[in-house]
Amino acid sequence: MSLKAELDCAVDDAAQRLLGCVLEREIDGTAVRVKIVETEAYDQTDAVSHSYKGRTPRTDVMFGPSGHLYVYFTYGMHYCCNVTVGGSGHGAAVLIRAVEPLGSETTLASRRAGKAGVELTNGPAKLCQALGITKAMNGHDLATSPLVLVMRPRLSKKEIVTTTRVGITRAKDVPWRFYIKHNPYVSRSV
DNA sequence: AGCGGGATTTTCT
DNA sequence: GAAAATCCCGCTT
Repeated sequence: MSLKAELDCAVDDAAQRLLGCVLEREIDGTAVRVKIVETEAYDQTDAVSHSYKGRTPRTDVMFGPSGHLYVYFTYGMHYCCNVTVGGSGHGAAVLIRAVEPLGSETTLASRRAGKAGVELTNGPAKLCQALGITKAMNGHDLATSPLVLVMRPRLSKKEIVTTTRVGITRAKDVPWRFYIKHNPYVSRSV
């Protein structure tokens, strides 16, 4: 099954499917692999989503095909990355909030001055910095190099914690944040 | 361990 | 002109 087809579903379902999946990043000739451990869903019907107000130059990628990278810039200094889901014409994406390095920690640390261990990738802007993801990669097809998303068998409900999203002011009570239970790289456990 | 503020620019009103 | 899907540092307990 293609990456695109697997993510062509409801945004909260896609967010849970992405847990445990692997991102393969090629940086300066080195292959770096990380596992997704925390996600949040954002849909066009959702008051806090960037796509809520319709298709604009900024949110164009969210309305495109599933399985692409949506990168946004915020707080004047940080990038955060999302995987588009829900299919063409539907403005939805899943924010990658935390990942777990699968080796290659020295390569990740080289972009995270003074940081080590879980501090390398336990937050949405941190992992973008560690993986070298910037606005230049907005719209990138995640089936292709230098950043590839590899799907994995979906986790059982027992392995997933469901809770509310972080850092938002509206729709605070929507339970669209998901993370792998007991994983040390999760940005903030309940 | 927890709280508070500053950084800094894109985006939409 | 204000808010923003955040992070880091310094100060207090």
